[in-house]
Parts: sequence; structure tokens; C-alpha cells
Amino acid sequence: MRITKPITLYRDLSYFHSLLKSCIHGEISSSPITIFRDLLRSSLTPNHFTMSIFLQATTTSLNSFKLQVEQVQTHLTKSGLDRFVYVKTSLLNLYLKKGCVTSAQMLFDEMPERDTVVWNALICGYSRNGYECDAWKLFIVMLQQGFSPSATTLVNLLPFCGQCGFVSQGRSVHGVAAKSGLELDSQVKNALISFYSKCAELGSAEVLFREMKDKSTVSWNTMIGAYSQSGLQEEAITVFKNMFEKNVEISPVTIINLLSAHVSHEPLHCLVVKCGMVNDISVVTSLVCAYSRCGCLVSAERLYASAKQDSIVGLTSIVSCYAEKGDMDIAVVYFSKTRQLCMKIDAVALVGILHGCKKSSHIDIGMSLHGYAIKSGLCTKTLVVNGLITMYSKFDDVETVLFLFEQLQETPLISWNSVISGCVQSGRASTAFEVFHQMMLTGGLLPDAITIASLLAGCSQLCCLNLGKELHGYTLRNNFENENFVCTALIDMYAKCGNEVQAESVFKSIKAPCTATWNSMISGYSLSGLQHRALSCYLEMREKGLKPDEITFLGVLSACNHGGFVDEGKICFRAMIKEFGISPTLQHYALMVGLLGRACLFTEALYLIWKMDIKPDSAVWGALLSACIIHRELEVGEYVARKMFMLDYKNGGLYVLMSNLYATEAMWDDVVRVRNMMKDNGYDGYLGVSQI
DNA sequence: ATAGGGTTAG
Repeated sequence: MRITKPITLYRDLSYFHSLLKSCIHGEISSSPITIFRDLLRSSLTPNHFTMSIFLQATTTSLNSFKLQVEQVQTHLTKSGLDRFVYVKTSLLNLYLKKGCVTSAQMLFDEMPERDTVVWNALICGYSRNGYECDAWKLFIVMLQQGFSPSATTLVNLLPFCGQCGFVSQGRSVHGVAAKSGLELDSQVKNALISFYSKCAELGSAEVLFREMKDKSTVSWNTMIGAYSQSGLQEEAITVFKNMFEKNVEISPVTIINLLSAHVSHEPLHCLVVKCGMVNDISVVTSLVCAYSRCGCLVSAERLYASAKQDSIVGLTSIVSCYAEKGDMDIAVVYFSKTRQLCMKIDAVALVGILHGCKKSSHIDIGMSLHGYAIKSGLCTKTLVVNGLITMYSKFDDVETVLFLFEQLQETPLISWNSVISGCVQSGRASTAFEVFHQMMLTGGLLPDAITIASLLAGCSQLCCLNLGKELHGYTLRNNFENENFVCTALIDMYAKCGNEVQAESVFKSIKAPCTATWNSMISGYSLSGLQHRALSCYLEMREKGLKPDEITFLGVLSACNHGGFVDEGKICFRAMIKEFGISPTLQHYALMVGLLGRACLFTEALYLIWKMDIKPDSAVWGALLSACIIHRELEVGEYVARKMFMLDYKNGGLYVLMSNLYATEAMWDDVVRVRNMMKDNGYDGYLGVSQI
């Protein structure tokens, strides 16, 4: 029989130190607090070294509380261990990690001596907690007090200089780097490349990158990211190819940056599998986003489900995609999942789902999301308020839009733009102009292409040619003439204000019009009664190799409708479905039915309606009914009227149309019957109100 | 040090 001797561990300070170090590297799951308590229970006394490692371990672990930090500080003061600079630095880092900026600042102010590491820690902590200006001021004080910055100092400063648009500050960091020789440091160089690319100085970034001799994976990634953020996909791919040829190791960030440059995701997915990155949550999340962005929601959801970890970003991209499509039921299910998983919903996640509240049937979801925004405190974020403004303008609730806007703490241009376009879209163009006037008086902001495009849409609505011309002048003075949205709005404005010649001259001045611009010209011609020109414009567009979309066909079909071009209309309608894969909307059907009906092709029109894969609305039936009245087609007319009555008995126009039809046939009894029906239902035909 | 989800436009 063998007796096993119990193993007794020799537990000295270095044993506890190595345990705590394992916590920092995430090698063991036990909490640093537990280890520290064990240490105190043994007869050992922690020294300054123990405290420093313990504090670092606490900073990395997620489950420590403010109360415990204060206990630690008391312990340090009592034992006198806080006289060591690096122990205090560790404590400072802990405070900053927990967001206790004021405590950290107090600690810093009380320090009798400081080294570069402490300065760096506070600069970094300020910028991480959103106090970028204070970080910058602290850097100045540091220089004034004669401390030399280290590479870490500069590397801490450059990211927020890039993100917050501190262009001149970032340039002076470059100056400091050049003077001190820190420019040679590869981390500083990478940070500089990133800074310049964020400040739209891609040229400077390229020069730095080209001159760099010791390019690391991070340097290559940074350059790929720089091109991707500027929308230069080809250049991003070229950098990646070079990187690959030079056998530079790729990292998850390489893949993420390529995905955000909208590089085709299938080959990248293969690469991810090959390189064994399938367990990297950031890479998988980016792939989920790429799949949902291109509408492959099934793949996105499957991939998301396969991930080992949940992520708010991946879920948000799926939610946003469903919301965008208008599938609010599914979007809400996924959004609730986020909450069930106890994930912290942030501004981006909330805006993603808000974006989907477009129809009046979504008003309840929208309002409860607004309630959630208030409760969670997210309502203070400009991003969220902008999202709410857009949502309420889709509900035509201009009063709430203006109320929300007034509550904003800061009003960047994008918020003004949201309100202005919101008012226009709600049919309140004159309010939009009032808001714009206020912006010019108070904001110190200048309108951009988006402001102008929204205001031009307002001019179209009000038929206000003079204002439109003024805006046209502004676009010429400010070189907006190449902005697609502005050009399109200009053409639309001139056409709707009856100035077809100007609309055409704007169109002809554009070097490479996009589909939307062609669309506005086609509809413009059709609106001005130039149906033949509308059709030739459509043909010209196709000759140029541009792909028509569903808006194009609205213009084309309405031209055919007004011109009575039945054959052309049929050809275009077929081309739209067969050649371009566009499913007709209710508006397309209404135009097509009207066209057939007016050509007396009642059977064909009825067949088209019966074959529709969506439920015809009163506009579709109404188009046929109008044709019946023109051609005194009583039989079809009565059938259509019954359909319309079942669909919407409140439609006053229906009764008027029907009584007119009976009147043309001198069927006076029926005229009286319809008029009585109208009175009984309380719709007396006076529902329509003219604006002019 | 590099990174993924987002608000305004015809």
C-alpha cells in the first residue's frame, strides 16, 4: 500500500505575483481580488511590487467596483506603498479604466513627482473617456513643464486628432515627432498615416507609407483602411496584393478593412477559413455585416448563429437590414434579443431600428423606441435625436420634429439638414425655409449639397421658381454642380416649375449623369408634355449603358400614359420585369392599367390586375375606373366600383366618379342612389382641398 | 498603433 504525501505548495510573494500576472494575461479565470484576499489571509505582507501587479490585474478584469478601488487606495495610504510612482500610476490607470476621471485627476494633482508614464496615462485616459480637449491641454502643460514626450505620448494623441478633426494639432504632433526623432518610431509612423488619412490628407499618408522601410502588418492594415475609408476600393486591393506578395502576415484587421472597402466578401470568407480566423469574433461580425449589406440575410443570420460570442455590432447590422427592408416584425424580434442577452444598446443600435419606422403602421414601435431612448439616456445623443427627427417627419409630425430639434444641446449641420428635409418631406416646405433662415442667422454654418438638395425639393413643392434660381446660383458659386443629388433636384425643380428649357440646360451641363439624374430628366419631359423626348431620353440612357431602375420606369410609363403610346408602354413594362428584374409596384400597375384602359383594352387591363402578385389598391382600380368613364364602359365600371367600395368605402372620389359615369349614360336613378350612399356614409365629396 | 453596426439628399 502506498501512501501519497499531500502536496504542500510553498506560497511566497512571488507565487502570488505570478498568479496575479496570469490574471493580466487572461490565463486564469479567478478574480484578482480573491487572490489578493488569499494573500492577506496568509502571513505575507504585500510590497509595492505586489500592489502594482494587483492594480494592473484589477484594471484588466471586468468585475471590480468603485468601492473596491477606494478600499485599495485606503490600503495603499495606510501601508505607505503609494509613495512609489508606478504604484500610483497603476491606481490612476484603474480609475481611468472605470471612467472615474475626477478621481484620477485628483490623484495626479497630488503626486509630488511625475514621470512621462503618468503624463501618458492621464492623456490617454482623458481621450478614452471623451475629454479630448483636456487631453490636448494636458499635453501642452507637459511640454511647458519640460517633460519630453515619448512615442506612447504621441501615439495617444494622434488617434483623437484624426477622429475629432484636430488637424492643426495633429500636424504639430508631427512637428514634435520630427524634431525629437520619434518620427522614426514605427508606431508613431503608423499613427501619423492613420491621422492623415482621417483628415482627408490621403496624399500625406501615402508619402509616409511609401517612405516607410519597416512596414509591419499594422502599417499595411492602416493603409488599406485609409483607402477603404476614402471609398477607394481598387487602391485598397492593390495594397493588399502587394502585402500578400511580400509575404507579410495578414491579421483580422486586414480582413475587416478589406470588408469595409466593400471588397467582394465570398473570397474573403474563404481566406478567413483558410487562415483559421473563423473564431475571431470581430472578423465574423464584419462578415455578418458584409452579408447583410448585400441583402444575403440568410447567410448573415447563419453566420451570426455560428459565432461563439454574441455581438451588438453583428446584431445591429442584421436589425438595420430588416428595418431598412421594412420588415419591422423580424427587426423587433432581433432587437428584443439584444435586450434579452443583456447587451448594452447604444446609439447606433437604436438608430438602426428607428430607421425602419417609415409607415404610419410603425408609429407605435417608433414611439416606444422614443420612450426607450429617453429612459436609457440615449436621447441626449445627437445621432439618436437626428434619427427620431427623421422618423417623425416620415409620420408628417412636424411639431414633434421641431420640438426635438429645440431640445438638442448642439446642432451640427446634419441636424439642421434632418429638420429641413423632414419638413419638406412632410409637405411643409415653407417651414423648411423658415428653419433654413434661422440656420443662416444663428448657426454660423454654411449649407452643403444636402441642404441645397432638400431646399430645391421644397421649391418644387411650392412651385417657387425665383427661390430655386437663387439656389441654383449658390450651387454654381460653390462648385456643387457635380453633386448628383443637387443636379437631380435642380432638374426636378425647373421641370415642376414649368421651366423645361432650364431643366434641359442643367441636364446637358452634366458630364456623367447618374441613373437618378436621367430619371429626373425623363419625368421632367413627361411632366412638360414632351412625351416623345421622354422616351428618346430613356433610349439614350440605355445606349449609354446605364441601368434603369423602378423610378426610371415610373417616368417612362407616365410618358406613355400621357402620350397614349400603348405598344411602347407594353414593351417597356415587359423590359422592366424580364430584362432588369424589377418587380412592378402599385404605381407601375396603376400607370399600366390606365394606359390599357384608355386604349379601350379593358380585358387586357383586367387580366393585368388579376395577375398582379400584390393586392391592387384604389389607385390601380381608380385608373381603370377613370378609363371606363372616358369610354362610357358601364359594365367594367360597375365591377371596378364594387371592388373599390370594398377596399375603401370612405373614398369620396369613388362616388363622384360613379355618379358621373351614370350621368353620362343618363341613368338618373343610379346617380341619385350613389349620391345618397355618399351622404349616408358621411363623405360628401368635399374632402379634397386645393393648395392654390 | 490598425478595426466591425449609424443619422441628412433626388
